[in-house]
Amino acid sequence: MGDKKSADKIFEVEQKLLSNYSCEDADVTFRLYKILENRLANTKPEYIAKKIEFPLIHVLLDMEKTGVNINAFTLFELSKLMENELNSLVKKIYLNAGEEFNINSTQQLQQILFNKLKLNPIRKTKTGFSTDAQSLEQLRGEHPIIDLLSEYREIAKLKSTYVDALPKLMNPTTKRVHTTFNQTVASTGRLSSLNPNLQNIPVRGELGKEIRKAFIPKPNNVLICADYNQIELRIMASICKDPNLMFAFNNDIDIHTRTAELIFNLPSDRISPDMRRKAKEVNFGILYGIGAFGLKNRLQISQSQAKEIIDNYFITFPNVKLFMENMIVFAQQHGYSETILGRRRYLKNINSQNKTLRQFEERVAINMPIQGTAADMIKIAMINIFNEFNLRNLKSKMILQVHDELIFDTVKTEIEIVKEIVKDKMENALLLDVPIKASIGIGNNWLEAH
DNA sequence: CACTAGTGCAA
DNA sequence: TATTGCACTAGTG
Repeated sequence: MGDKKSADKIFEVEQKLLSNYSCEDADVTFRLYKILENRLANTKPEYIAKKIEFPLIHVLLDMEKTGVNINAFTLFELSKLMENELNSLVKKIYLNAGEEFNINSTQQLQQILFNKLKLNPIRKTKTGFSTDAQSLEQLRGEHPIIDLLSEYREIAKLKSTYVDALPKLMNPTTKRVHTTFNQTVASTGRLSSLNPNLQNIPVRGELGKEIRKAFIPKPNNVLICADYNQIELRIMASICKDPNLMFAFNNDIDIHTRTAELIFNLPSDRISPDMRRKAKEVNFGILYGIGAFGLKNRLQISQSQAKEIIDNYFITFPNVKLFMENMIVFAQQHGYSETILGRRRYLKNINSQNKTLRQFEERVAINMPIQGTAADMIKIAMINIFNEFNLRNLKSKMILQVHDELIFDTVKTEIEIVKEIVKDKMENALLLDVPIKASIGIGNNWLEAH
């Protein structure tokens, strides 16, 4: 268990009781296994279990035991800078509000913004008016307090969640941070990470970058970071075999620029950065089953313009449209959605009369084969990399997985061989109908390596 | 202390 | 009304 409290509490139970409970737990599990193993025999889920999930346990154990080195000193210095900045912002915010209040309280903040300062609410939440970053962005220029709040939020978030929290989670013995990877919570087959979550370390913004810099290798080592390029779009291309998508990946063309060319019907030299950005949002949105309403909000355009973009997308990539429809029909008929390897996610509301529930699971039915196949693929790569490292007696260590990215604490003499093994195992974990590409970075901290 | 709500970080 | 997660603070019971 990753939860220290629940792990400790169990020893408060009387020993005889605990013993009986533990034996019963093992006994019932084993009896269930005897029944279920026959039902699982020669199925794809059995393959997932035996060839992926069970071998992966050893890999994850090794990663958790190894842990990650962080520079607590730089985080401590950063914390002091942030503290000063926050103090100064708090004073200015109180001055602009005309009173002192708890800035971290959304209730009190709503009172200040929408009652006292008479700003126009952007949108509602269950309990009142939203004060989130998007709403504040809309209110920019309406009052000087808005920019101060946005800056306060950013710094307060990063300070409490990362800068102050991470050093406290260093193991006193190893002086490293040991996350727990949860293998069984994400319904798509992804891993999750907790105590601390090392899969959501900031990377954007100046402060975010400073935090990434605090993740460092062992003394005299380097960090190597390997990430899949456009893995989910490649998987979708391979599943639906759309000619335009396949062509782009087979010829190593920038997919977002190519998408912009096709949906805006312009040559590549007339694609502006803003058009590429829009196409990128469309590409990601498609993977999640976005609609015109969602795209309108993301791109800050009219809904009719959003609809036109989406319509153009499906004219350009007709097999993507078919793929989406096919995934929904499969889920309706089988009651689950599955990855290329047959990892299942059951969808009990796929035929529901409730439109909201049904449409949600229709999007899930589209996303699961993509996100889940990417998860299967990187897990296979991890197992193969782990085995190859052991075979060659390498001292370098795989230390983190962030969904499409692997990080290695690497002995300098092993840099070339690690690069070679990692790239090969990642790119060849699953053979698809489009090439799979992984790019490798190296550095003295996570920011540099990424 | 357990729980929800709002918010925001990552892929 | 775009997917998957985890964690922080405030506030309630």
